[in-house]
Amino acid sequence: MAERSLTPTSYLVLGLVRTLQPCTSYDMKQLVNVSIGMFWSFPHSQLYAEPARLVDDGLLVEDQEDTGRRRRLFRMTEAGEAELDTWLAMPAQEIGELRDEGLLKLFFSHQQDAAAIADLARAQVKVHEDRIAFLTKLRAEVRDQALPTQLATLELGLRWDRTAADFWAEVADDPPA
Amino acid sequence: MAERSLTPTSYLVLGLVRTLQPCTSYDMKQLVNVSIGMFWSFPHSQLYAEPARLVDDGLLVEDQEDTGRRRRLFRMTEAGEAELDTWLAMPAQEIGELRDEGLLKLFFSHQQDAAAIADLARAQVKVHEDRIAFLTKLRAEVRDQALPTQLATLELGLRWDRTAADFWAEVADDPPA
DNA sequence: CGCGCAACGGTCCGGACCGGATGATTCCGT
DNA sequence: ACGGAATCATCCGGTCCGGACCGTTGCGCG
Repeated sequence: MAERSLTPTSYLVLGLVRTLQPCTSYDMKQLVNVSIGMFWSFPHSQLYAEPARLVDDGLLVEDQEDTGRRRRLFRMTEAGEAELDTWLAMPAQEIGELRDEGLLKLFFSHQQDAAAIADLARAQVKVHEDRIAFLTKLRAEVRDQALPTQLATLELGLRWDRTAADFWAEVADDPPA
Repeated sequence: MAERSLTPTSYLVLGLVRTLQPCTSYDMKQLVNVSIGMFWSFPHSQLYAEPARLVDDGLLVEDQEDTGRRRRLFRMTEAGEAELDTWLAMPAQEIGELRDEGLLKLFFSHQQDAAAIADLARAQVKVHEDRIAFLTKLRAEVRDQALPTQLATLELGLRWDRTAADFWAEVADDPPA
């Protein structure tokens, strides 16, 4: 119980296990891929490494099957439940990030001519509108299985794409400098 | 010239050097901290490690002063200019990410009661409104030194915070089940 | 003048992270 | 009963991370 400080990945895993338990890392990966992973990518290797650390911390327990596939099934401990609830009740401390390659390109697009900037902007409009279409379809598909708070995260994602698409459309119409 | 594939960090450094050259890693850090780093955090160690790799790749050159502080000054090569321009002209390939701790909390907030969700939402409103205030002030300060495309990235950041603040305000008023 | 402190410029390092490659087991359709 | 897809997992070299630490230079102030 080395008192390491937990990362967002730690809480992701705790949250996933509480939702899915008992579950394997593979199960977590599946859920992530069609939900929160749309907006914040967590590499699969972390979904194997992090639970092991959480077991060390006493926040999860692992049952390894001793026959056949020897799957590793994780469940919460009471300490894990408490840790997760504490985190949920605490205001977010890190400031959010907007990791968008288009944003980076725009930042360095002075010296490009207006036509090049407009091209970039039009490409970004397409990226975001494609995503809006995809997410809208996804939402329709999961509407009745997903929990309301999960749908809410999807909604925020959609609004981001809408905001970005609108912004880039303006840039395409009237490129800066 | 091992033909490694360049990452967003690589292009960040190329872009920074083109803007600031000749410049040190420290100079890059300063600019990042008050601009793109507001939305996409790049750890300082990368601003020291990555230029060295780019020198290996032939995309930058380094002049190390041989007196006094022995600063390491970087400049573009023609290959570096070409690489940067090629990237700028190419549509973004990775999908953007929205790394927001509040989003993660919301995703796992089923089982919490409505009051707890409303608390989270109110805290998030404050986070985003504080940032709006900060960025607005920053924009006013840099308005005449910054390049138009750089101001445009700031504008997109502001719109994201506006969108998020509005979203969380709605959640606070009407928490999802 | 010269003292001290802030800003400058950088290095180091252990651990975490990343993601592609790989491999083994089980399930399912035909 | 066989082959392919899905399930479940490990490995590994390279990269990333960020805090700790250190010497240098410039500048304000007594």
